[in-house]
Amino acid sequence: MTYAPTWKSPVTSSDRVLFEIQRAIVEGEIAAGSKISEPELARRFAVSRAPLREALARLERCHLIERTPNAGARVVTLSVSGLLSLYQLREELEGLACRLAAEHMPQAEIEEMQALLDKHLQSQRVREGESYYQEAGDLDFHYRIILGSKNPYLINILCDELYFLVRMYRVQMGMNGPRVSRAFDEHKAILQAIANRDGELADLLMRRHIGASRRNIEIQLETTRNSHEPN
Amino acid sequence: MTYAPTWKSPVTSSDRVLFEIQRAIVEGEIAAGSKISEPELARRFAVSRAPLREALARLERCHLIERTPNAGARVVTLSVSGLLSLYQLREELEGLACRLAAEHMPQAEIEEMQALLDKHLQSQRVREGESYYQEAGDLDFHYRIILGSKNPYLINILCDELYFLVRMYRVQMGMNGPRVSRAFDEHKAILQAIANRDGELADLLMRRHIGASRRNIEIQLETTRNSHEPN
DNA sequence: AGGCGACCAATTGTCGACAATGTGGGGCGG
DNA sequence: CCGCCCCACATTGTCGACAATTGGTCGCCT
Repeated sequence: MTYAPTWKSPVTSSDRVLFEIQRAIVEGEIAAGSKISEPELARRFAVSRAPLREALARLERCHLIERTPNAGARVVTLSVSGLLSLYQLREELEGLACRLAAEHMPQAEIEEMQALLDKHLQSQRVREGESYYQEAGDLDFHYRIILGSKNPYLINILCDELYFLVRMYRVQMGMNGPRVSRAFDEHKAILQAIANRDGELADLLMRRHIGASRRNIEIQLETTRNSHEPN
Repeated sequence: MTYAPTWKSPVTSSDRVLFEIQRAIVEGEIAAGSKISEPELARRFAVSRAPLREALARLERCHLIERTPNAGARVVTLSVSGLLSLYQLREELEGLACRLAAEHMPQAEIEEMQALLDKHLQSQRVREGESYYQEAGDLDFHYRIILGSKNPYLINILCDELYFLVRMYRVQMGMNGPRVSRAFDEHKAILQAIANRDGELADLLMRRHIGASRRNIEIQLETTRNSHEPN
């Protein structure tokens, strides 16, 4: 069985369009909840509707759009209940990923991640509060642990199907200050547990880590929703 | 957010083709590991390649085929490691589903399921050893609990993406005798725990249930693989 | 005036043909 | 004789046009 290695290089024009739209939706360039027009997007990306529809099918797969037959597609709308459901799953799945990573992750990869964390910590210290790079670093951290689980289905679900939705919540809600520094410590602790091959502990810490992240976004989402002009 | 209710009625010809191929693959009519020929299948189901390709995209989504760009698609091959990865996930996800169902499932649905279980038990007593209906009944049981979780992402993953792969393993490996009667008792116990709103217990019981099922298939798979003619 | 039904424009689903890419076989050279 | 390269074939990816379905709008009837 192949690892479904989450290929990133666009080999076909459908891939290229997919990546462009993914980015556009995640960053809010295409507004959440808005209707998707196939002819318009086809013109915008200078492709026929055939590869575009292939891309839309894959966008549906990662829950960025919702299609109803004969009626078209809409970009998902972010909601508190959706966030809750998503993070419930993440707690469970990434917890499992930690347990498996503690079992299967090669020593070399673990050490590489430790070096990576140190690098993130340094670049974080340099420009305080710059949240975007933290964002990328955080997701990279989770990404690697998931890959370390060596479970192809788990990898596929988390890295291909839920990854972009998580990014969408985080980018559009915006990561704010005090949580960022804590996150580093939590990452460090999780990785240490994995290095010690203590899957149970890594699992527990990861669940708490994700739970804390959820509460953070939840607050953000409720406040921006109450003040009816987000941002 | 919509519940992604796993619509079953083929509204478009792409749907129809999808269901046909799903059934054919699950039941082994299209051999595991064999190459998929788009022109051939298009002729066989009397449709153009456009809806066929849409169907193939969705088949990839439920892990029944694996596509590589510019090279075509192959039906998945069943393997012990694949089974293990799949059931690792199921234990975790359906465990979660039990906890959530214990919390969210309406009393009416629980009672309906209890009645359903009794009915299965009766029809099971009538024709002993008839495993096919048990198959359907078992999957229906799991199906309903998952729906009871009310978590749309969880529902989507288990009912839309992993469901058919699980069926494929079970159908092609064949469910055998002694396990069947135990499964009923386990179902009964799980449902009772949910009725008592004891999510923790339901979680634990479901994990054991799935674990037992996995070992059962695992043995089956290894024996049929060693005797090089898998009947 | 309000609700209901039929038209109409726009969008999605489907088709057949063309272009690009991968694959296997035959020929050539070592 | 074996291995490599090139070419022709088959398959996949893409395109533009046609058919089917939806949602909205206008007119009509009660």
